[in-house]
Amino acid sequence: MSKVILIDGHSILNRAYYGIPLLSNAEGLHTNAVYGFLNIMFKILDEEKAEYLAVAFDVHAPTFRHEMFEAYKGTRKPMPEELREQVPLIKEVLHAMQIPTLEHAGYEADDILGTLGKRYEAAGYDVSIISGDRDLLQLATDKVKIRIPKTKMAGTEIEDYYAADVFEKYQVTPTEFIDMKALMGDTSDNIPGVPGIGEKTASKIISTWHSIETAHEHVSELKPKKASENLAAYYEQAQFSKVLATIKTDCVLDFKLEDAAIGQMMNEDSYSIMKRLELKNILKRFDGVAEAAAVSYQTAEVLSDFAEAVQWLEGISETTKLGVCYISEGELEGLAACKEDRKPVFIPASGVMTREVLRDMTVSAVRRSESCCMIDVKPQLYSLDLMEEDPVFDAAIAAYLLNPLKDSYTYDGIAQDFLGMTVPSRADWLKKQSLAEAYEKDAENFGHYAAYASMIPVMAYETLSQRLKETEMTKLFETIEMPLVFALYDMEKAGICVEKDALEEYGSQLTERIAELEKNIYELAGENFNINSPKQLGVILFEKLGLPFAKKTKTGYSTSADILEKLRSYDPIIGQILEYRQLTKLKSTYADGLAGYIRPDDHRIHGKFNQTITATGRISSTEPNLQNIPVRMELGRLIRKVFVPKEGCIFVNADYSQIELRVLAHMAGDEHLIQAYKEAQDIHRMTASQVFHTPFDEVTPAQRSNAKAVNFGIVYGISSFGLSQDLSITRKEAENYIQQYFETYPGIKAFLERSVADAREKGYAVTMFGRRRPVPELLSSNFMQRSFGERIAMNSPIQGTAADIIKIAMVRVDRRLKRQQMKSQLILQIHDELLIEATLDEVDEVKHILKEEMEHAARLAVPLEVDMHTGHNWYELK
DNA sequence: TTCGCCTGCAA
DNA sequence: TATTGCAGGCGAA
Repeated sequence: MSKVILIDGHSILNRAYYGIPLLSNAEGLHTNAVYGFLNIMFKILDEEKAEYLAVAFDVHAPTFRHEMFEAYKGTRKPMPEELREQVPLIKEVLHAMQIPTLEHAGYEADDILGTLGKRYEAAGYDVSIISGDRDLLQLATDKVKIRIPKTKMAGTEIEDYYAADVFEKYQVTPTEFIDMKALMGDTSDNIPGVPGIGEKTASKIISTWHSIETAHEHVSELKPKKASENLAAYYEQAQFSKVLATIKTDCVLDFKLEDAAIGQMMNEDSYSIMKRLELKNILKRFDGVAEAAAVSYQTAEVLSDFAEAVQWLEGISETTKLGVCYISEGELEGLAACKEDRKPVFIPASGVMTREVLRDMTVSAVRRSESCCMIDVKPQLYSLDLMEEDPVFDAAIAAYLLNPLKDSYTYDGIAQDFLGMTVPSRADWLKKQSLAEAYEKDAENFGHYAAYASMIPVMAYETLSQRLKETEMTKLFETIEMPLVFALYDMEKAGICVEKDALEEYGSQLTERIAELEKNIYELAGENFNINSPKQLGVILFEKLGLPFAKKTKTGYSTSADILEKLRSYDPIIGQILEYRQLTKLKSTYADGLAGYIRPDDHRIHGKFNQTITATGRISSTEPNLQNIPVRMELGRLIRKVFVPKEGCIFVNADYSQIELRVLAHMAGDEHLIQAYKEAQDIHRMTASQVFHTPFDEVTPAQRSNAKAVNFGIVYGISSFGLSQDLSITRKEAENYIQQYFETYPGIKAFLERSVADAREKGYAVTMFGRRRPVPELLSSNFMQRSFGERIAMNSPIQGTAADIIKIAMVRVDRRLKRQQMKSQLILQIHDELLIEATLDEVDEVKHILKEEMEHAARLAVPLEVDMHTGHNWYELK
């Protein structure tokens, strides 16, 4: 027996939306409902061997029901924006999967489902109708099954109803179910029904009399009395409700079943869309189907012959646009490259073509070319000695500027976003093999990878340049971001020297004290447990010891430091736990963590500085993170003693004084704040004085500290709740502070409001140097999301402009150190601070350069001040 | 093994 | 329910 599956599109999408937490892809498109819909659909397809599948949707046009009854569906809440945007997405996905979507002006999806269900049942098919809506139960027969999925993240359970099941559950037949509804009414569709009759009474009445008409004939016999009276009074309304509730099964539909025949759902088109939506679990279903379906993928021609390789490279002239991916991984080294002809080649370094020769030839080829587009230039500089002035274009950085919210900028993503091409990723080609392994054992896939890794950059170059131009970010790209690549490379290559023995000593001291604390804690708790497990710790503190708990997290009790701090006086164990936490953090993350990154050959840590991570334009630091080395607590700060300059050198650091607040004063053009900066050394004291109407010299430490908190809050996109949390005051008091602040600095208030309005209008926030950050959250219908968007819109221009400024300074500092052929090296950037390892003879010049370049990186309405220090280790720089 | 969550470090 | 990050440990899948 052939089977037909019919899906109630909006109903299932709705179920999925509310059953699954909001997900979104890198573009900020929400995808949870699409994901949930597909999961339900696949579950059903896996269960039922169906031949035909179609999905019905409602249209945004009045139906005959609206014409009958103006208020029909009048009480229905509007669809949230996050769901609405997914309606076209699911249709797009279904279309790609060659599944027909049915919609018809004047009919609801229910009517389409009812009509088709009846039609195909009559033609001898088994029919399954999938909906989240119980109204559809009236369509159940022996052959037509109504399936109602219950969506959960863990999995989907489905309730099935044939006619008999409806009867079992409601004691009425499917047809009688309509009459039941006519009595009960339906608030979601605004079907009035009869007042005072709910599900129970309706079920009883209809199971006895089988229809509202018969029930009405016996209205005086009805029980309870209220139902009897109301049915008499509202019979007309009940009849009317019955018509509204009846699903049409005789719609005129021009639809051929052949069009719903299930074909190759997992095809290239659907793969492409799901990849764009980042539906990872669903992508698993493709299993190489897409690859198999593909006719032919490009592959790189391997030029092992020296003469051939040279000939190819010599073909590069000042009119050549190149795409390059220089590979140097493990044993393998070679050049994957492509000209505009899209005939990629791979030139391995082997035999006569030594690494040195290949590198030199590659560099000179790049220099000869008109442009050389690469993805992620920085790591390739270890092999290719390219310089700032060479015609190099980093596509990853361009793509980052155009959308800084993505979590990676690999060639496949760039192909997708800027060329509209879906191409297999590195992992798709190589699976888990290293490049060297693949080159040896899987030449075919290696060839594909080399082809796309070099071809995509050259293909994307024009588009990316054009888009930068359109978005007015060309200057930002060319004068800040591209030069910065080289400054960051210099920093990574230089690294920072760490005294391994001192670090180990520090670690073992921690270990001793940790052991003591551990012993104490177990004694106080009366048992051994894992102190590092918030779950176990919560049980001990709040159940066994019965301490009052303030807050719960999603998964249990909160045991965070600020909660524990408030419990300190309840039990001596709390103090011990807090100290234990602090020490184990220092031990694992810093003592042990850092030790693992010290390179034995030069005793230095060469961390990475990432240029395409943050949403605001800041740089991030990884492997290890050198931007969060402890400084606030003395014990933690001691770690800084193990970071030392090399022989003959000294550390010089320079940090901007309150750069973000100064940027704010400038961008807002607030005369009072600008004036405050021109007059006072101590801006927080000055703010306190002005906000609290207190003479400058009489500001109390508490007032100053509150003013400081407000200053911080303003930069972060203030909310009264946030400030109240930070200062442990009531929201009312926090509101008061903010109001006072805005009265003192009206220009700031106006600026922040303007920032939000601009971002809402344009869809993105902008820095002084034109860097953009999309803020899709501003359009959300969810209050929390929207408020978050507002804070982003206030903070991003400030944080981002500060990031722009220090990037400019870094580029200029690094450039001067190089041009003046100095031996001193820029080695760290910590957001508002630069650290240089200076040779003793260059200290004065280094200080001069740092001060000059940092203070003059941008011209603001307030001075950019820099504090400078020198030291024999990082600890001393204070 | 992978991934989400909690926690805590920095600007 | 304050902005931006990174990482370690736990514990479920």
